[in-house]
Amino acid sequence: MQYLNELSEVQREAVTTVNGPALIIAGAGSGKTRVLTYRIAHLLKQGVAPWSILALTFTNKAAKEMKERISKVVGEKTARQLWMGTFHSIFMRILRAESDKLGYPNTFTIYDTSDTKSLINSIIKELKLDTQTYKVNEVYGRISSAKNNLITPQAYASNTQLVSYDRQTRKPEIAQIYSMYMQRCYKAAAMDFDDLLLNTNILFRDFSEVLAKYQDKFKYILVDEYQDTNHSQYLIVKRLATNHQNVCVVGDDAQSIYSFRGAKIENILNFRNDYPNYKLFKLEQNYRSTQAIVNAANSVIAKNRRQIQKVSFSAKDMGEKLKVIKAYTDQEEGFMVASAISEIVHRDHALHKDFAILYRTNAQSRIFEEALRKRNIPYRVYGSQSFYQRKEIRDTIAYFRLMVNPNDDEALKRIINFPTRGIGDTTLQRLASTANEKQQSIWVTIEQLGTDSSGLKPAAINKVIQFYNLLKQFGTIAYTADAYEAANAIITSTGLLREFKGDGSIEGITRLQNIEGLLNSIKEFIESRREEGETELITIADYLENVSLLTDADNDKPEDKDKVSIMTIHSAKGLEFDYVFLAGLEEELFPSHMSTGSPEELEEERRLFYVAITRAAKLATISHAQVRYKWGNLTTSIPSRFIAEIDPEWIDNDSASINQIGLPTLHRGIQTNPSDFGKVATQKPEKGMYKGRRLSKLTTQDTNEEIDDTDNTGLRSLKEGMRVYHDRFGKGVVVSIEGEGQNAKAIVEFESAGQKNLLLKYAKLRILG
DNA sequence: CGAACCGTATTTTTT
DNA sequence: ATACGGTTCG
Repeated sequence: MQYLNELSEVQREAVTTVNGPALIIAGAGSGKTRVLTYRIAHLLKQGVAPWSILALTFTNKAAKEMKERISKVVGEKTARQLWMGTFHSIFMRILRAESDKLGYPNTFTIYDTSDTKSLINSIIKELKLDTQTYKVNEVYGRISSAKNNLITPQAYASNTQLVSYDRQTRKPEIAQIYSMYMQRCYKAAAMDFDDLLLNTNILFRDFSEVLAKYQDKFKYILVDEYQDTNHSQYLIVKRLATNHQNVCVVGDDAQSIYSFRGAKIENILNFRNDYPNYKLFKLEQNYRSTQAIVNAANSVIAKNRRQIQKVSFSAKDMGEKLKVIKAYTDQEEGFMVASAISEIVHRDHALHKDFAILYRTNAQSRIFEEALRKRNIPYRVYGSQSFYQRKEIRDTIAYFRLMVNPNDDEALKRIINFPTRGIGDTTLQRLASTANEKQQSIWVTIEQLGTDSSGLKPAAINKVIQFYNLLKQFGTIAYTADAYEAANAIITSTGLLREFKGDGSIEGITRLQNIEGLLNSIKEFIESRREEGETELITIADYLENVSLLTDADNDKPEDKDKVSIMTIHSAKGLEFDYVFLAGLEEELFPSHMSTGSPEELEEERRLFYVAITRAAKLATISHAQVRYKWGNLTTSIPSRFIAEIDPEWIDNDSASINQIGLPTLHRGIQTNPSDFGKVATQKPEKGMYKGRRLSKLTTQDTNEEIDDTDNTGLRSLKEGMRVYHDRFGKGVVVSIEGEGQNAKAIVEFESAGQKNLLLKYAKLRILG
């Protein structure tokens, strides 16, 4: 029991008090993961069977990390047998085992968000509804939140509140869309993310013997990030815990940041009502961050009304105060952050992996990528545009999906004409509408083309049959060959490989590399299963099961070991870094303009800010820009209210001048009226100016004549005193030119920006008159 | 049917 | 800025 000595008193109690319901309120950096892992290790040491422990997390990453840490205490073999994973992956596993009860095959497909949206979209069109009124994202949101509250289509249609809301917002057909969407998913043997939880609830509700089996099986249940559970998840846990009542939930109301997808902070606040004989443990000491950081974070979160009272404190040194970087433009923000990273690496001998750049929206990532690349700082972006979202990967996986589940209509629609085989939209529409009429999948409809032509001409039928036969020939290989072999066969003989290769362009090469990456990941998957002791054939179906719930954050490569992490604050939850840069602290951006409507939304933004600050162990640096590109236009921003909410005592005054915060004026000597500036700077450039991706094509304003730019610097024709236009900074005058060829720099003074010494080597600009 | 062109919406966060 | 959907033309 040596590990118990590594714990504080309250941590140790939380670890060893294993029987009965327990609520662990765990402030940021309070050793929550440590408590959870040791609690599980402790159970195992006491002889509890690993397969009777259910541990639920929100991300695969958290599950993986915990598993690794437990392995170190109890050995890998035991740790492997734990039921530990995300809500979605665990209950997918259970649903696959019990799928027949719900009328699904165990090979059911998981529709990800884009499958879901595309299906909803086609239903909206089919119903001939106005796509302006019925926006996919909104409809999806309504459906998703209905599911997360366990409201079935029938219940939706008879729920007066929902129906009248839809009527008020002039979208009375949402109930109908929801109902059709469910039918289509069922017919395609597909479940979306929400279905995995909803159907688990239905399974447990309608099949008491199944529920009893799992209630009995899971003697100990642990839930991480309990403040972020939605109603559906809450109910699953409640149902499973009924018998043994050994349910331990860990969370921090101050870090609840997922209400937009149905998370209910009430779940953690009401735990006491569900389990009256619960024990409460408060982990209040922050072992991660310096006092300055903890105090700064506390001073902000104190502005929230709704919260469980607790004292979060640090026993570490005071540490460095928070720094605030004021940048002129978003680009400059990137530059300054990159410089600061270099400086700290030098000053503290820090490693790149000790740094993170966090922001509110994914769109902000590019600026930092560019800035870090220019400085040769290694980085890794964790983003929504994940590997698995790339077109070539999705296309390939669509083939896999169809092998395993031919009824997967979304996969079929995706590839029936990719690579192009002469099956156009008309043909597909006819097939789809026949399929819908007969309440069956497109695949089955194709099989019946002999008896029902669906109004297709013989030529079209011929092409469709060819496609059918092509896939049919892989039908067996999906089950007789291992995943890697099958994947290889599919990629080559469907012509996918040839298609991706394209003309050997840069894009073609990247696509091929991505496909190669996919194949490698399949190989790795097989190997890791083998290591786990799997002796059976590992098929493409097994791989798909695993891949459908993976995100970008889940495939860490060894070469990513020492890189700066760039990600949204949401994906940074649960992580820690010595040095955190928190970017884009501007009104409308953070807090997001979508979230300033109600106090509740604003409080969630504030919690998000709290999460961001508390990721830092040694130093938190906040940055904001005065001018930023948004939707391709320059916009001016004022610093975020959150900066002003930090107790000034914890901000480094040398780095900030917060006296101007909140004022709608631009800083640092800009004399022009911000709205004028925006106008000048965002004038639409002449057509043709942007042709091509490179920023080197220059034209004169009057004649639109191209300027010789063979050295690619865009500078050859520039002369001192020449007036130039640059869409980012407006009009300016070339002050001087330094260097030649590739190394040339033009120093341009801009009239409207009042900013000198801007380096224009990479700028888009044109010459005025 | 498919490539090329044009106009418009998009950007809050994720399993 | 760009990605996507819709339209047009070959």
